[in-house]
Amino acid sequence: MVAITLPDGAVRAFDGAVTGLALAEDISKSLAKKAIAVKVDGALTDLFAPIENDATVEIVTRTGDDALELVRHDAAHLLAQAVQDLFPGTQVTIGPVIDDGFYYDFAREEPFSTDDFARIEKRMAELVDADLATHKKVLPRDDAIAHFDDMGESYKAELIRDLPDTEEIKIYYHGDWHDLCRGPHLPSTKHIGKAFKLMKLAGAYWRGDSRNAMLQRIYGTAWLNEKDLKAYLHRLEEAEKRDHRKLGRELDLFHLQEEAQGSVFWHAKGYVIWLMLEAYIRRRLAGAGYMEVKTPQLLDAKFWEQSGHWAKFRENMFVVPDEVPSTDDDQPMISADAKLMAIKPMNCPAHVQIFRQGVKSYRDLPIRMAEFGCCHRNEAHGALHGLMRVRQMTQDDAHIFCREDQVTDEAIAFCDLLHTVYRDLGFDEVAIKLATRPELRAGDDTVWDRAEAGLEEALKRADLSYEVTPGEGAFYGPKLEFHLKDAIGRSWQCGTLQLDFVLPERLDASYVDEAGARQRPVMLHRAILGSLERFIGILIENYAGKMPFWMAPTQVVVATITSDVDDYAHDVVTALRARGLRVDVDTRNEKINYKVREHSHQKVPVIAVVGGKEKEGAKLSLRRLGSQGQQIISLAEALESLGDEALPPDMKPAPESNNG
RNA sequence: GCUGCCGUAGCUCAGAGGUAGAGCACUCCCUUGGUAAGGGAGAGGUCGAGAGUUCGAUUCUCUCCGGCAGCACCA
Repeated sequence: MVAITLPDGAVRAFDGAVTGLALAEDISKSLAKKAIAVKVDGALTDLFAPIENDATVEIVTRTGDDALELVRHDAAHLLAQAVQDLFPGTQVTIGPVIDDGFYYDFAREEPFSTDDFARIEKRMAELVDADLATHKKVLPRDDAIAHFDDMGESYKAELIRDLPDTEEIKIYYHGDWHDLCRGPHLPSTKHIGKAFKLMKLAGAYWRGDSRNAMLQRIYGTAWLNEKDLKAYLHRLEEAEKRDHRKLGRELDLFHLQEEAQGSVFWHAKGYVIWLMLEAYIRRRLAGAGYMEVKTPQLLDAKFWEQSGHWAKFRENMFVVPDEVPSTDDDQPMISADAKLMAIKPMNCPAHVQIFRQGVKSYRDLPIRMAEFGCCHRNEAHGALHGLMRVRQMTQDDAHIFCREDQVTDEAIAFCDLLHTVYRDLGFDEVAIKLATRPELRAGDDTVWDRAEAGLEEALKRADLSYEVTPGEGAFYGPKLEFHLKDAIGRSWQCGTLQLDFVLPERLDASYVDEAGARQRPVMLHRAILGSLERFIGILIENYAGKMPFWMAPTQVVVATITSDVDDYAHDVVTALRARGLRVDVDTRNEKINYKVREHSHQKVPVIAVVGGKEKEGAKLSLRRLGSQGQQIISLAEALESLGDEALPPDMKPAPESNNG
């Protein structure tokens, strides 16, 4: 007897094992038609798999996230099948589901071209029409390896070899085509539907390791219906318009050029955003008990040897000889034994130098030392990406020197601070990762136990949800990573909190404890924004260029209707500027429609239109970005309300305040 | 750094083995107009750089540089 409990609590009994399909048929014919899989005690399972024991079972139909996951997974198989049909000799490797779709990695000598996509999609559609039934075979491990080796599928054979002994080797068939797969799958190819599209082509290393062969990855998207697919493609198009590189040019915020690859030319407007953001963070840090410092850009190489960066980070550092270059053409410009210096890639060693000046007492701790530190890293060329990944960056960096028993409190305070900052800046969705001890690490395990527990405790006490990424920590300690997403959904690490037990030792930082003995402080490396460059990139995309009033490069444009009111317009500008607002005036000989259009494109939050009527009554006609309506108010009122509105979130009066 | 694609005016893009075109932006003239494009004229390009093939290359080939997407690396 097998007793199946349905979601509504009803129980159905069967003589023996029953498949999901039989169960669905037992409930109703129409349900059986719609069924695509089952959830047995919460685990998604093939419709045709027998359920052997008593269980709670839910019939999965073509709605919801489970269905989408199945469709995408099957679409990945479908892609592989189509590719192998069309390009014999291509080896399959892996093809997982990802956000919004799937990909499949292939091994083939010839490169694919995006021109092949139409053919592949056509073949995929044919396979859907063919309605190939899915079935599953479980093979003994050695047979499976031999089978794939015989087929010339060496990657698959390698995967099986590396599967743990306990793992069942499952082969899924769609018609004759088959793939090693954990499953589950839809009952047949028909159920995939045709709301899929191949999106892009890229290289990807086998098993994510750059020492391995590079495979060809084809990305696709798949949805439950055509409408969802169209909506997704439309969403993507809209998101691309928010690209900070595009907006940076259109809104005259910044630019990049070859001669200073990866280093940003901030234009006046973009630099306003920078200055506002920096001032905001500076106030928040001061309020949280940080002191701000400034340290040298160039430091002797031997200093970096001592810190360990020379060994670990050398290839990312810019090294500069400390001598006058020779102007003699017969001599090398730089002598072979030139003393070397390096431009700092991080601020931490320099902060330790400040800490080391004088004798520190346990009473001095914690010391929270902040710097808007300008760092240079020679990044791999392929990594550079607009403001998100640059070679010159300014971190809102700080190092907290404290006793080990202060770590958790400091971590909690940091998480709270970060949380309120992100909220102020418009980010509610932050993906937090707790990166734990890597294989190669310094320090013994009891210290790591305490460190990881301290960070975890801080997250819990700050009421933040997070994901643990095992083995991703730095060699010197575990870390928290705070990730934000850009317009098209790419995730970028911004904030970070890293525990460090190594650097204080290497650079000989110490304090005197209660008993008069020398102790090593723990160092917390932390940044809220990460780098101003990256964070501003994310901000621009998040706001689609429509910056909040307090950060907007130009807050108000005073636009005249006729030249008769130019004098009044200038008076208005003077008054608004005196109130601290960033104001431009537009007295050009253009129609008001044209001016409104242009400044709206420039995403100026408020256009103050002045004509004869406004001049007459000392008024302004305010038009808000994104709305058609106008608000006619007196200049005095406008000064008051716009002035208040321009206050940064941390300076706004009580009700709106996020930081108490 | 790796794989693939791309590089024509400030921007978005056409074009073709015989030394270049559109729209927008820009400059000038006319227009003083009440909330997302008023009209006219003009200027603007070593076709990413170098080499090769060719009578002739911006177009074909190669190398380099840069950009884009992804991978790897990372704030």
